[in-house]
Amino acid sequence: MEAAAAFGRPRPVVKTEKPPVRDVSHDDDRDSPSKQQQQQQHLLVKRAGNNHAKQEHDTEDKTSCSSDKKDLSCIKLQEDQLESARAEMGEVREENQRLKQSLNQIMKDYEALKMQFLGIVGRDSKKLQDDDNDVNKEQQQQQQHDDDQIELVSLSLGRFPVSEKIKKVADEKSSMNIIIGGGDQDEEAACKEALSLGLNCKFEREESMVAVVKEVDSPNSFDHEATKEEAGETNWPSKGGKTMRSVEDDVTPQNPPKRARVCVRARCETATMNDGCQWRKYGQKIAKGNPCPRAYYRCTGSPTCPVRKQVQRCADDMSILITTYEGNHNHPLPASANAMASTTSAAASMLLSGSTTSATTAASSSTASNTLHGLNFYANNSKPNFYLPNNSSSIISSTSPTHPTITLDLTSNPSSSSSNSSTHFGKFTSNFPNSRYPFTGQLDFGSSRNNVLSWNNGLLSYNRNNHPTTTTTANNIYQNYIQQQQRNPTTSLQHQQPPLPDTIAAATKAITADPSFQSALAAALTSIIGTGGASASAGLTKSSSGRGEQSLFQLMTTTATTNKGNGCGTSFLNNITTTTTTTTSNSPPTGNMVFVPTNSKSASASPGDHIDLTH
DNA sequence: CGCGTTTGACCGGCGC
DNA sequence: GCGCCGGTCAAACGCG
Ligand SMILES: [Zn+2]
Repeated sequence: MEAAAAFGRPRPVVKTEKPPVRDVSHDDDRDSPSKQQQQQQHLLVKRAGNNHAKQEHDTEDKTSCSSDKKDLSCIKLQEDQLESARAEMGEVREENQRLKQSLNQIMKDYEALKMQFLGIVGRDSKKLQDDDNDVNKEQQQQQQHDDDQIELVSLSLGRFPVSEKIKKVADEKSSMNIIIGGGDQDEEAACKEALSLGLNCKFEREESMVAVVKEVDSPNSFDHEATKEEAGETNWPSKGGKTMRSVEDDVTPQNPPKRARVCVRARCETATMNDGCQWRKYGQKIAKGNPCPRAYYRCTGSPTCPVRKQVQRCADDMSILITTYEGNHNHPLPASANAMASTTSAAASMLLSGSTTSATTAASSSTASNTLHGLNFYANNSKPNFYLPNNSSSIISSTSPTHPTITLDLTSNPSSSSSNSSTHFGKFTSNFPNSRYPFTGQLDFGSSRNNVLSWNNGLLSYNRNNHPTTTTTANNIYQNYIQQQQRNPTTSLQHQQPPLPDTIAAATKAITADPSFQSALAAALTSIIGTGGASASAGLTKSSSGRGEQSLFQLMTTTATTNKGNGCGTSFLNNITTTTTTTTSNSPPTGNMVFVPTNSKSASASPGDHIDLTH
């Protein structure tokens, strides 16, 4: 089944990107035309009114209005009509104006998105770091000139426009990883590297684009699921469809690394973390070295959805549920699912970014931007960054030698926080199995050990092993966190005020200074990850389904994309206030990282159930 | 009857 | 080449 579907997949890329947006605009256009028509009609009426004295008069004469009195009354009547018509016209005009404005707004948004995308692509390929503005300008121009090309890529998704898009773009193809070249060198060197790498990236991106584009393709209409599904996804690189993947292989035969994985460790009493997705169990195995069976799940959101996850209890600590996600969804997700999905993809991006990082090393430099698989984060000085200290040496043994894996460790182990062994709270670990690049980094949110996690001027530093200044997307988390707090209901970007670096920095400091921040952050992540509504619910709005999750990453993405260069900072700034406050209020205490089973369904069959859970 | 889980078989990768 | 192992498939089964 899948195989067949997969085969059908490799088709030419169709320009789908822009259409959606255009459709939108078209619709607006249509609307406006209609308005205009109305106006015209009104005008006609008006004219008629003007002429009434003559023509209508005549007609009236012909009919029955022979008397002057009647004539006068008729005239008055008509005048009234005229006035009303005018008034109507005025209204229509206003409406028209409004429509125009909205259209403009849409177009702006669209442009912004475009720019973002271009920025991503452009950076990957051209690596223009010198001047973002220039880049943006270029992008703009490019956009306008070769809409076609761009259109392919940049589009706006319906409800989760930016995020979805980005997610898709960032998408799988862990192949990116390849990039990790040297560590941090001179920026120039980095740039050069970036160039080659960038090409690589672009290539891959294009690949994924094929799939992505289509999905994205029908942005506003999720009803087009069928289409998407068809477009499906470049199936699983790894095993499932060995034979299937024709195109991909062709394009990037080298593409050695398998899909990036995101491993989430969390204390979860329930069988499975409820991430909002629908999963179907397709296998279970007893992994070597772990008494607990490992369950394999597949996303059923779409028949062709490549996303899979493995759920396994930690051998050491049964209370810890290790969920490993692989792939990205090729279908619209419920908000709750989005959270996890975007988290996953973002984390994956992060992982990948680790490689990209080297090229992007400039991050340390002011306006550099991190381009992760499509996630484009602008790192301004003003913007908070996550940095991991060099000493983040604790490596999570590469349990997954075959896949690049990033581990998000949300297990809270208050008592053992100082121990360097098993469980750190909110540890973020990326693991690059490839012997070549033993990329292993950790972001430790949990332990308050300052030596491990250092906040510098509101910047959390994340460094790859042996590579001092590389910045990864760890900041995503941070941003997400922040933006989650924000919880901007409409994905539209209304925050476009220019950011005030100082303010931001200050705010950042304030936030970071807050001891609760770390726990809050972890909590936020936790909430994102699972628990659907229940735990996360605190102050969050809920979706109809009752799961009120919202993806931090998505949010972040959205705003980030929206506000070009500084946008991030802006949105960030906007949220800061709320952030700190919300932080404490919304987030459960560090210790209580318990995942509440919100969805009975998900509880269905995870290994844990049988083992230590009786729910 | 449809859907999801269970479970043994099967397959490919990898190390010896 | 062989065996181990992770991962997947798919028939059988159970449930609503
Ligand atoms: Zn899915």
